[in-house]
Amino acid sequence: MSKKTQKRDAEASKQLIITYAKSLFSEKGYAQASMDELAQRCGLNKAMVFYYFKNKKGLYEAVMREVLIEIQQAITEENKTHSKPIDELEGFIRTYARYACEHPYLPALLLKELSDSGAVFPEMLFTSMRQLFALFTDILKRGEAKGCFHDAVPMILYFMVIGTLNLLVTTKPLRLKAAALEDIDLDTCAECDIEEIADYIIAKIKQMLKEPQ
Amino acid sequence: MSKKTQKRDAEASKQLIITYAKSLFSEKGYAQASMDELAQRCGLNKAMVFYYFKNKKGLYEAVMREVLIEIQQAITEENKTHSKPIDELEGFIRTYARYACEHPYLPALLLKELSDSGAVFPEMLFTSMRQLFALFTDILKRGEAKGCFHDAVPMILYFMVIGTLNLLVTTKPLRLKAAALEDIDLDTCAECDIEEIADYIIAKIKQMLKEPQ
DNA sequence: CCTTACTAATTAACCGGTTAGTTAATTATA
DNA sequence: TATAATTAACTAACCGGTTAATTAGTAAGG
Repeated sequence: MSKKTQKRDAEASKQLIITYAKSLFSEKGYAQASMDELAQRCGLNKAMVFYYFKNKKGLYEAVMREVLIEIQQAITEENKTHSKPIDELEGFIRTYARYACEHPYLPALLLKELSDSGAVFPEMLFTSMRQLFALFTDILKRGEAKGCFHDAVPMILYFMVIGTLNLLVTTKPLRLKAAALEDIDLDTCAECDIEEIADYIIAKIKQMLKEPQ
Repeated sequence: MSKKTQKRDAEASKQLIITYAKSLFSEKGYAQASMDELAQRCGLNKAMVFYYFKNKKGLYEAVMREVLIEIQQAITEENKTHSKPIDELEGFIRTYARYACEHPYLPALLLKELSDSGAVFPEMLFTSMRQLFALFTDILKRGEAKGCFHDAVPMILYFMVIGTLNLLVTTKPLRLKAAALEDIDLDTCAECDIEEIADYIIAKIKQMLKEPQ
């Protein structure tokens, strides 16, 4: 009997719950995500959620772990393919941009968490974000030591990069709506794709790191 | 009988509710803000909230209106004191930074709303944000016309400014915590004051708008 | 190959607590 | 006294979480 025709598959059910929880939490946020609705979306009984994840917080933890490990691995792996700080910086930004665009629950979850100062589940998010920030800082510091970067304040630059990208991803529907209005002529980058955006941010961050005249 | 000794004052009660609602919504977010708790903080009966604002959404609308009108007026007024685009840009950023720092409920509410794509109360937030963005765009366009700015993409720059400032304000407690850890040596700008941060962002935005070599 | 016994996965029904919102009565003020 | 402000008590719905019972898969024993 192959696994596919099994009516009961713990691992599959567990993954199903995480998959739907990922989108539910990113749509509604922690508090507004209902376990009843989640079970309905999964086509499973609500008790299964608590059977596998103990409680709502436990599920949220599992979701965040998966999301953050994914992005962290993607960036760390990509980083190994470069040797010059300037290429590393470009790779960092581009990888984050692509990942955030392909997995839009990441920016949504991150912004919600950060606007709460990590009210729901701080420790792991905190550690993971801190490691990403440590890598970013390291790239800038090495660049400064080699003389190719100047006047870098890693914390502010880090937020410039991920803050901008997160907002551009989450506000896409809003920006499309704004572009459709015709009372004021505004360019909301509604049609820009993520590569163009990443290119612009990379160019501007590089320009910011040039020697000030 | 002076108004101060009155036991009943509709306007005062209404304003009291908005004041406490402002901090409650920014602390807990829309869903987790309880009307019972709000009434308790105000020292009023819960029914008063519904008497004056009809329902929770109505109260939230009133709160957002006040918050957004405040920041919009602050920036618009300040803007009138300048004539050169470069000073206007600097004024815009500095005014937003100061206001966000003095009224930290603004960044918290804004980030929550934007990460939801305006799920709770879109229209007014949308209009207000759009007007601020229109002013920002206008400053950049006039600067480009005069030849003092180059290669500006207003939407991305706008998010760079307000995204970075919002994150720096809301993550202050998180950054203090991170700075206290000693396993990795990281500068999280935990002790930076808002003026230093604004100075840095202004300098870097100006550098980004210089002619690319 | 079939039965039995055990375990893991799944379900329906339920629980206490909390929530937004209502209502009818009461109090203060003009 | 008329009206606006205020209150206590209430409701209906929903929430996270539990429980006891049931079902499906699995491995051993005859």
